[in-house]
Amino acid sequence: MKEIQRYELIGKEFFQLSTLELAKALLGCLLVKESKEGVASGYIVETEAYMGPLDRAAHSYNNRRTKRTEVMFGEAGLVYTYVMHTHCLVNVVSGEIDRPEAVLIRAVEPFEGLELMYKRRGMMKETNLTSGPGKLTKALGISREDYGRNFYEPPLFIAKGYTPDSISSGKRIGIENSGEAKDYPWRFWITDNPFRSR
DNA sequence: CCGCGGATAGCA
DNA sequence: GCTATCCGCGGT
Repeated sequence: MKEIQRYELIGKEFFQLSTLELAKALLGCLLVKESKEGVASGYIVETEAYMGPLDRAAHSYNNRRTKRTEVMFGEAGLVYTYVMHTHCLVNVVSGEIDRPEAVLIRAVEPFEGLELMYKRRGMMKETNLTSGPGKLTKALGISREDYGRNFYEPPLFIAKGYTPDSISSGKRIGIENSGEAKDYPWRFWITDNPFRSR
C-alpha cells in the first residue's frame, strides 16, 4: 500500500476516451509494474491504435473473436498481452464493450527500477532498455500472466505522469501485410523523445 | 541490411 | 499439421 501512495492513480473512466484520443492521452503517463523482484516503471512515449473490425492490422479485424482476442471485446482499461516469437507485447483495451479496439504500448522512458531493468535486459545504453514493444515488457516484467487484468489497479497500472510538449504521428510499424491499413497514421509518439522505438 | 529464433493462435 | 505474426538481435 505504501508503494501506491507515491502515484497519482487514474480511474477507469480515463480509458473511456475514443481509441485514437486514448492513444495520445497515454503519452506521458507512467506505466508501473510491481513484482516480487521489485517495482519498475516508465513514462509512455510511443503508442499505436488498433481500430478493431475495420482495421486489417488488428487481431480483431472482421470481428474475429477467439480465445486470444476475447479481452478486446471487454471494457476499456483491460490488459491485452500476447506473445509473438520470443517476445510479449502489451496493449490497453479501448472502446465500448463489444468494440474490440486497443492501444499498443510501443516504448517507455525508464523512470524507476533501473537496476531491475538492467538485470532483466542486460547492460546496454539506457535508450535501448525499453525502446520497443518487446523490450519494455521484458524490462518491466510484463507477461502473458497479465492478460485480462486492468490498468487501474496493481500490480500493473497506469498513473499520471506529465503532459507532453508536442505529439507526432505516423504510420504503424510491422504491419506490411495489412493492405491499405499499413498507411494509416495511427502511431503516436512524444516529439523528439530519445526513448521511442527505431 | 538479412535471417533466424522457437511461442502461440488460428485455421485447414 | 502448417503458417503467419502489432519483434529483437547479432551477423553481414
